Amino acid sequence: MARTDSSGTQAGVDPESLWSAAERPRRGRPPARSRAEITASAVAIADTEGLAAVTMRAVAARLGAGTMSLYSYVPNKETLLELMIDEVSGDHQLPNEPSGDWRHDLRQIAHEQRAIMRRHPWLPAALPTRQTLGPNVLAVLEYALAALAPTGLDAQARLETFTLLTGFVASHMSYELAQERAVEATGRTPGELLDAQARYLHSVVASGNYPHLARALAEPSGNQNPKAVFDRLLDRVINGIAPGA
Amino acid sequence: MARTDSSGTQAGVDPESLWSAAERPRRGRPPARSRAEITASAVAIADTEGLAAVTMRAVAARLGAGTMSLYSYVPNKETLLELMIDEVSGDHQLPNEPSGDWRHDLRQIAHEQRAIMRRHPWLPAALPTRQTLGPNVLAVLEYALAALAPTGLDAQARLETFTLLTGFVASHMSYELAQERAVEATGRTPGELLDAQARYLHSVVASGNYPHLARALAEPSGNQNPKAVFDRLLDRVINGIAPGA
DNA sequence: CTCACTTCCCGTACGATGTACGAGAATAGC
DNA sequence: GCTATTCTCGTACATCGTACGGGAAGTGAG
Repeated sequence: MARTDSSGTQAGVDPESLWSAAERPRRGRPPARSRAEITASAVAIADTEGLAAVTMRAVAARLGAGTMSLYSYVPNKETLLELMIDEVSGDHQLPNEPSGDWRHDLRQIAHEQRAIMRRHPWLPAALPTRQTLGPNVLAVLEYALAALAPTGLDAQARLETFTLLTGFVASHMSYELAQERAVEATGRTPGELLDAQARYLHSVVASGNYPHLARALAEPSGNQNPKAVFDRLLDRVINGIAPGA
Repeated sequence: MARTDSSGTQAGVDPESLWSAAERPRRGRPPARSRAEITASAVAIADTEGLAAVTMRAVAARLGAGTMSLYSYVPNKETLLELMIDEVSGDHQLPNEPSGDWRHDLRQIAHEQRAIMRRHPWLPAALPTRQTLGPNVLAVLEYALAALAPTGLDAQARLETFTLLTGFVASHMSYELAQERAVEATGRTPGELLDAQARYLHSVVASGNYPHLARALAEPSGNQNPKAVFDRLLDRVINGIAPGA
């Protein structure tokens, strides 16, 4: 790792050159592969083996290419990650026009996002540090802005609302997926979600501090299914958006 | 990097052994340093040079210790990151007892969290992939649960609410800080927040697709200060929590 | 068809990183 | 002092992202 952005945030590649089509030069040896092909390979690896398994070597090997060949299509790994994010954002299946019921539309967007994040469990982890503005991401944003038109909110507020919504989805899915991973990691007891965590918490609670936590753990909990929890929280987020409208 | 968790999520160290005091053995050479000292060193580096600069070598060097010495205090780097998270969670300055006005208390918690994340800008990036349950984190959770008692929500719902709130704060601060970093990275124009981003967006918008986005960018925008934006979104989140209460 | 030119391919190499290993140093109790 | 125990950290290795540049593979002009 020669250099990594010390702030761990920006791509370092300006958006224009990244997302504009980048006209193929008309002379010389034609490229054997495409940026899309490389992105797809990276996504496939992330889907099956996790984000940490996405190394330039692995992505190249999967295509039967030399590692360094990737760098004629992508300036660096960070950019590849942005491409991956935009790629899977293309999985959104949204109507051409919003329905007019903005709450319904927002719920639909959120559900699409949840579905995508379940299909690509690495997404919630990849998102928060990156500011991706590829065409597919923009398409979703465009749709959301259109859906929010009936709220009467101004443009600034609509943008904020969308950010709020996707922030919620990403952060909740991060949690939901971590929970599931913990379950299958400990192997046993898919029923009792917490397990080692719970044991520890109970031991902590036994110390006598944390009385409210104690009571929370003592309650039945009902062992909700993840979809129900998501829906309930989603409703709260949407509830808060425009109390008047 | 010998092995990294392929899912990029769990610590691999069970919580009990991590957070319990771990009685000093009574024989043998006494440790020259402490876990707290190492954590503090790591936090100091992250604060001044970014999360990426937190390497085992750097943390050790800052203490004048050999790199491998750290491993008698901390099983691996991932654990060190969890310790860092809990450490800065100790910065929370919360009253002993909630006020009884839960909206006020929640707002206060969120503002504390925002302040902490501005003091430690690496925090929002470090949080989402980690499930930290150290004593300081638990103390905040305990306080939040207490604050939420007047809502009448059940335990499950109160936990969810807290998760929702912190998820919002982390995700928004991630955005807010990224925006600021972008400003100072491009150096010039601290006034116009977007700059390169805006140029690109305008070029995209000029393509004719994205009409709603176009209108959003065309609007004055008012160039809000970050605190105001945060407060407005926070109010929406809190609004959605318990419409009845 | 030839050839010069353009472009892509990718082997090699380097600096960094997390951490396994184990020899040595330092201390506490007897 | 002796011994058991614990901490210290130099060395070493696998792995990562990627700079560099020689050679291969095409293209368009003549």
